[in-house]
Amino acid sequence: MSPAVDRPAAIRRALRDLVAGRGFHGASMGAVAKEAGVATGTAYVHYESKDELVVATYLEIKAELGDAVLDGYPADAEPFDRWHHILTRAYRHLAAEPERARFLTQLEESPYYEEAHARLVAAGDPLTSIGEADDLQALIVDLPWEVVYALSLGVAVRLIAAGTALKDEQLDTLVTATWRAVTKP
Amino acid sequence: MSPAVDRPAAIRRALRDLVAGRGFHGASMGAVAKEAGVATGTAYVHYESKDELVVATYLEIKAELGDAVLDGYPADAEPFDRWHHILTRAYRHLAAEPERARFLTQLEESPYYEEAHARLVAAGDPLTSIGEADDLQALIVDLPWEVVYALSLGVAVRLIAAGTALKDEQLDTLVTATWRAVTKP
DNA sequence: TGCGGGCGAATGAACGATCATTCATAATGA
DNA sequence: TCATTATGAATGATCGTTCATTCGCCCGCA
Repeated sequence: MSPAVDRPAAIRRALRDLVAGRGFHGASMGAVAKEAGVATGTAYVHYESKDELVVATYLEIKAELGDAVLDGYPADAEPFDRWHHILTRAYRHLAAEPERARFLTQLEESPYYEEAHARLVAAGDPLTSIGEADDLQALIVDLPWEVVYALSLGVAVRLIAAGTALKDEQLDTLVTATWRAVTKP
Repeated sequence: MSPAVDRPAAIRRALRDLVAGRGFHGASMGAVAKEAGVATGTAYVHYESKDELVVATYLEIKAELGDAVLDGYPADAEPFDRWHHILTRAYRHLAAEPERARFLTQLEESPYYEEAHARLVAAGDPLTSIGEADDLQALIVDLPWEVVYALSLGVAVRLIAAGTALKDEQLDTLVTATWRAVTKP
């Protein structure tokens, strides 16, 4: 039977929300435990260290994002339609709960990032492989993959983290803008 | 006459380099003083607090960036040529000393950012006003200014901070990609 | 049904390290 | 000489982490 409350999940969520709201500065293990409604030591029952907790929270957020994007993914559609699907789904998923985007941008600039990202790659990130389709790559400008990411999904994550709200129409404008940016003229 | 060594400048540079290399976590006032070759207390002779030092360092970096972009700015040229000038100059200036870009990305996600940015706006940022020319605005997509920034200069800063090196040809590809992104089809 | 033994989960005070900041004192240079 | 600048040990707060102790629950046995 599952327990009445999932404490590890409560602790991950507390970390996410505290980091999203006040950065890693404001997310001491004491504060995280308090936010989760448990004692300080309880976090260490479930996670070996703060590093482990941070990595687990990151992997959960990335997995949820991957699921949201893969759900209903039109694998056989035209490249632009697939691009549109990925960016729109990712944006809506993150915008629905901006704490996720804010946690990601905070983590990216923190000392935890290197290990966390290495573990994601080791576990296999679905979002990475989705962009590697040949017919899509053939249309993309001749720039390193990081640049293409920065011009598209990276922008979306950052805008949500910064609190910029876009209407459906503006989101569409943004998606087509990124498509113009990353495809050959 | 100016003293043999400009200690405030050495302290700002030490903060910049330490933050760029290890984030604010690794930039304690003790470590900053040591890096600058002075005693801990000396930093407090020139800056009232760590906050003040951070703000001063930010304003200096932004001022240098503004100077680099404004130098030789072709105010009467076509919008695309002006856009090209801004992005190319900004990229080259930051890439020549990536610590500047890394300091900026670190600061943006830190608790210091709000105050630092408010002070920049209060002082008047030249880079902001340069983008407000009417003939340029008329060509730009109907999206908030933050989105346009995120799609262009924001991407450049982030790529440099992440250590992505671009050849001249690739930089040109990036600049035209951002132009396609931000202008109406 | 009632009981007690066992065990993982939960607790929070305590620890050593490190942080930003202060200040009594010394050095500098005009 | 005297005002300014530099020093670095000391201070109190806060951090991540530990650990002796308690709690809550399920099991076999009577």
